[in-house]
Amino acid sequence: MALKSESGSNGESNGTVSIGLNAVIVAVTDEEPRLLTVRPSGRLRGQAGKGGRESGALPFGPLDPEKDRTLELGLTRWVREQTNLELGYVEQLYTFGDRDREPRSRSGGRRVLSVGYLALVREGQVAGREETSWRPWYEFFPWEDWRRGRPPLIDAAIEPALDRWVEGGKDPLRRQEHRERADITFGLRGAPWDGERVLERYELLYEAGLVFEARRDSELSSAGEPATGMGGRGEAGLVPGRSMVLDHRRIVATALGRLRGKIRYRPVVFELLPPTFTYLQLQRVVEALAGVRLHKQNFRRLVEKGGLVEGTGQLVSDTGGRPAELFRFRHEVLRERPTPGVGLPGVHS
Amino acid sequence: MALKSESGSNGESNGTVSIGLNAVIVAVTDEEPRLLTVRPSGRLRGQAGKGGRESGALPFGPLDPEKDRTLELGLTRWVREQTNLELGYVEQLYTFGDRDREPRSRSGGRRVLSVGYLALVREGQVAGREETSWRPWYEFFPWEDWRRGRPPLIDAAIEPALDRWVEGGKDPLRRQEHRERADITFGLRGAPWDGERVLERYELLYEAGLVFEARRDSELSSAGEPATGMGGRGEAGLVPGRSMVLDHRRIVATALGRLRGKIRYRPVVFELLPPTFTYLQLQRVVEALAGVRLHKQNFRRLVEKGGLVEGTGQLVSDTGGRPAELFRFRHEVLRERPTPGVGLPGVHS
DNA sequence: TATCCTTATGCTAAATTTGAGAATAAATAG
DNA sequence: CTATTTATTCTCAAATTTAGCATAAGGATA
Repeated sequence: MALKSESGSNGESNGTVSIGLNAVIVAVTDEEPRLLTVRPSGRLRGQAGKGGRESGALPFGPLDPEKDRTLELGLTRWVREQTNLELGYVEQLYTFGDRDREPRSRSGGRRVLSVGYLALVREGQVAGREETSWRPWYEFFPWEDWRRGRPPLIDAAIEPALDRWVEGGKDPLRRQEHRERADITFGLRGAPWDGERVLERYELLYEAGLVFEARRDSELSSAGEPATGMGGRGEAGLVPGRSMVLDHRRIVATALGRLRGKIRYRPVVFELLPPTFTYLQLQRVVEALAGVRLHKQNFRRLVEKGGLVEGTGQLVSDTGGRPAELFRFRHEVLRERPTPGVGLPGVHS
Repeated sequence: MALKSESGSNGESNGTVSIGLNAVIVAVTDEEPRLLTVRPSGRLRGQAGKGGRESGALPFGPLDPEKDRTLELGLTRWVREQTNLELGYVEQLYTFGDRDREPRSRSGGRRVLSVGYLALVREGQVAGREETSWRPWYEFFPWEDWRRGRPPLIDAAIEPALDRWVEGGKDPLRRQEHRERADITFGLRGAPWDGERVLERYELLYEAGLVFEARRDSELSSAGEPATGMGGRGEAGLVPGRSMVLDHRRIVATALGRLRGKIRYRPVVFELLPPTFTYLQLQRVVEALAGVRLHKQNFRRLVEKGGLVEGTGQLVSDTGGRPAELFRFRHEVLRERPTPGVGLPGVHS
C-alpha cells in the first residue's frame, strides 16, 4: 500500500482549521519581567478568576491567509495595528493544537490552532490601549521567582499538595512515577531546581489539579472524568498564581522556559535593554528573567570575557554609590563566538 | 479602540487553512544519521532533481481535526498506520506557514500550514514500505559533516559562491551585511564554526540561490524577480547536496540544528541507541549527530562524571580489540542533574 | 571636613573542569 | 609469540569557575 503522501492532494490535510496567533510580549521594567495582557472578553470574561483572582489573556489575532505572506509578518502587523508596538525580536514558540484547549463550543465546530510567539521589546515602550496592561510575569508563576531565595510557597503549598497528588495515585507504580516527576520538576527531596523547566512545572500542577485552569476545564468538560485527584471545590487547594484564559498560561510558561534557555547562548537580553546600560542594569535584567540572583563580580567577568559589551566612556552617577560606566552591546561578538550568551555564574550575590 | 480580541469570535482567526504534519524521523545506523524519506509524488514528482540528482520528501499526513485529539497523537497515528514505526521520542519543531512555501497552485487556493516534528527511533527499526527509504542525513547537507575534518566543498564551492553573492550586493552597506552574515554562518575568515546554525546556513544558501530549491522556486514564481544573483542556468553554480520537495529541506535543517543543540542538555541520544551499548557506540552516535569527532577518553570521562550511564557487567568482544563493557542509560540521572546531556569535549580523536 | 554608606570595579587564591595524551589491559590476526 | 586494535585508567598542565577580599568614588551626614 502506498503512503498517503502518494495520493493526489500531496497529502497535506483535508479538514480545515483556523489559525490564531498568540503573542507573549515581554519587557523588563523596574527589575520585573512583565508581559502584555489584554482583558478577557466575550464568553471568556469571568471564566477564570471567579474566585476573586482576576484573569488575563494574551493578545492574539487571526492569521489572514490572504494578506499575510508569513506568520511572523501577520503577527507583527496586527500587533502594530492594535498596540502601536513595533516588535523587534520575534521568535516562534510552539503550535498549540489540542482539541480541548478550548473545552466549550469549538468555534462553531471548527478546530482552532494557535501559534504562539515570543516577542521582546525595550523597557519603557508601552501600548497605549486601555484594555491592555503589563503584568509582572511572576504573578502567574510565583514559584518561578527565586531571587529572594526559595519561594516559601513551594514548601508551604506546592510540596504538600503534590504529596497528596502522589499518594492519590491508583497503584504503587503510578505513585512512584508521580513522585519521581514531582521531585524532578520542582526540585524536591534533594533534586536540583532547573530554571528552564517552567512548562513542565505548570503542566504538572495542571495535571495535579492545582491550578485554576485545571478545575475550570474539568468542570466544563461534560463527558470526561476530572483529572486525577481534584474535585470542584472552588479555589480550595489551589496553588497561588494568577490564572489565564484558555491555555494562555501554558503558552506563557513555554515562553519563559524558552527565554531562560536562550539568554545563555544568544545575546537576546539586549533586546530588553536601552542602547546603553550599566553592568548592574544588565545583571538585573538577566536575574529577572532567570529568576535568580547572581554573583556580581563574576557576572561582570563573564560578560567581559565573553566580549558581549564595550564601554562608552560615559558615566552615570545616579547609582547610589560610585558612578558606573555605560556599556553597549558589541555586535562584533556575533562573529567571534559560537554561543554568545550570558552564562549564569553561581547564584546569590 | 478595542483590541480585536474583544470581538465576538474570540479573535482566533476567520480564514481557514489546512494543516499538514511533517515528520523528520531520524535513526542512526552504521555511524550515519539517516532520515526516513518518501518518494515525491503527483505534481511534485520530478519537480526537484531534474538535473540528475534525485529528490526526496518527508513523510507527511493531514491533521484530522475530528479524530486527532492532539497534534502529536495525530502524527504518531498516521506514522504508525503508514510505516509501522512506533515513535518514541517526538518533539515539535516549528510551524511553517509562508505562503510561498508551495509556489504553484496553493492547494486550490487554500493556504497550507505544516507543523514539523522531530522523531527519534532506535537503530535497526525500519519501515517496510517500498516507497520509503532511509537516507543519510548528510547527503542533504554535505557541508555539515566535519567528522573527517572541514569538508572540502566549503572552500571549493561554498566560499567562492558566497563571495560572488556578496560582491553582487547592490550597495556597499548591503555587501557588508552579506559578508558579515556569510562569515558568521559558515565560519569564514576566522569566524568559528557553530554546529547548531544548520538552518541559518541552509537559508543563506537558499537566499544566495545556491541550492536547487531556490532556483526551482524562482522559476516557478511567475511574477517575482528571481532572488539576488541567480538565473535559470540548470544546475550550474549550485552547491552539492540532495534537494527536497517544497520546503522539506528547510524542515530537516531545523531538525538537525535542534537535535544538535538538544543532545547537550537532554539525554536524547539514548533514544537512538539499543538498550545497552558500549561507550564507543554512544560516542559514534553523538559524533554522527554533532558532525564532529570527539576525544575518546575525555568523552568517556564526561559521560561518566555526568552519571548518564551505568555498567551492566557484560562484555562484548566483537570490537576488534579488547572487549568493551555494555552500559545502559541511567534513568536516575534525571533527578540528579539539571541538564543531563552529553557535553561535547574538544573535537578530534 | 571626616565618617559612613553605597555601588563600582579590580584582583586573587582555591577548587573544578578541560584538553591532550601516556600507559596499561585484553582481545584478534598473522 | 608479535603486532595491531580497541578499551580503560591515569596524569599533568592549562583554563575556568567560585567565593571573597580590597580598593575606588560617589552621596549623605554628624
